[in-house]
Amino acid sequence: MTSLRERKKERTRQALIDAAVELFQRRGYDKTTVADIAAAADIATRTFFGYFASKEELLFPESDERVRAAVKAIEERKPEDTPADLLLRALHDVGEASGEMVSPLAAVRVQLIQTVPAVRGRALQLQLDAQREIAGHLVAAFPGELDRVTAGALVGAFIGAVSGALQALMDNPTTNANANANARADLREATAIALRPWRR
Amino acid sequence: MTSLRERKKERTRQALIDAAVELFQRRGYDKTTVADIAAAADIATRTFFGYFASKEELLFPESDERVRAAVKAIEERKPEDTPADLLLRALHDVGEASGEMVSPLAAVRVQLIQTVPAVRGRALQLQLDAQREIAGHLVAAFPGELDRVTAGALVGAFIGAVSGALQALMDNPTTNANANANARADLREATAIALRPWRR
DNA sequence: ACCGTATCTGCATCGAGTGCATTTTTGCAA
DNA sequence: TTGCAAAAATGCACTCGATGCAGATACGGT
Repeated sequence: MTSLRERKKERTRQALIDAAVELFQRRGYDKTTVADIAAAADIATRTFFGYFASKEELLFPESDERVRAAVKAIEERKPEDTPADLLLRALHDVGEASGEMVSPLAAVRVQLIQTVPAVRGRALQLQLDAQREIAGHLVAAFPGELDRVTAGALVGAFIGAVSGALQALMDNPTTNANANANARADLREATAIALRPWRR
Repeated sequence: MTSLRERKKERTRQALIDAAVELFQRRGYDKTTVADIAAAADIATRTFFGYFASKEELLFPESDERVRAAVKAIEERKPEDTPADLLLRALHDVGEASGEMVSPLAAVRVQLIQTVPAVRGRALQLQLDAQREIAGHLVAAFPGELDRVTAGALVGAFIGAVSGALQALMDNPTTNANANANARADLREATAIALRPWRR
């Protein structure tokens, strides 16, 4: 049962995100002040920080959603699965769960991660947190077989390879004729590279 | 011949770093303002930003030194080397070259990376830049054999593995009570564990 | 000693973020 | 409906990081 309070709060929250995305696109991130966003959502400036701890955090609302998908894949381990199997399945599930990232928020986020240092810093921070959490669950899924440091290395290699490949993809001025298909192939290649030494 | 101007500038630069490190240790990063640092170095607050673009940047003065070691290892490629060979050697050299990790600056930096989000963000950013640069040189060292995306994945996997292992090591202060004393030993151990699957 | 230039400095200003006290809104019971 | 406590919103003052600008100062070469 969602109370009126919760509904209203969620509505303002979404209004803030929508207003911010629109302003970021039109005037750029740096030229948009928190006061602008709040005004566009018809909210006092001070109240903004009751919804988001900082200007960057507005861009990462459902930060733990993808982590959940990965954790779920790990916890559904079958006895014959290797850690690498779980990571591959987790990545696949994450790709499904994030619905191809078609929201306008996701679009502007991708662009800002590449251009605004503060936003990129926040994104990297979240990625690091996700790595730690996934590594912890991986250790729990393989008791006695996988120690923390090795799990950290494995997850780091995996996520590092994927994001390294993605970064190289984005650096290239690619014509997006069939870029999506190529990207998928590249990602598969990247995971293969990262996991090859770990397969036994 | 270094002019008096350059010498003076270098002296104040070092004075700023020293003063900052001392203040960070005694009062903490957040409780130390830029004005405090400038005052301790007998410099106007405004002048601080002529030396460092931001408060965090003071902590990373020689940011590209370790990258140079890696690049050097890559450029000394022998014909029979594979990309993985070069990265293994590069990371090994980096581990050796970080012998100056004993400076007070490095000590306080390690601590602040773990505790202050802004500092960690900056460190991650520098690591990402290093990855991109190394990947670029790797592509140049294997013309026609290695594309950008694959190189990005490979470098990401290596560096991700090492830093993931290092992070896992640092997260656990309980185990190996003596290991926490020396950051360099941690780096060595993390590298060994992270890269073991790649060795043949 | 002189002058052009690099550097330093004070000052005004902006924007992010916080603490606090006050007001408004909501949930719930009488 | 009214009364009341909790939650949320708001205004205000303030700190701090960072930038732009103009004037003062120090340096290097002549």
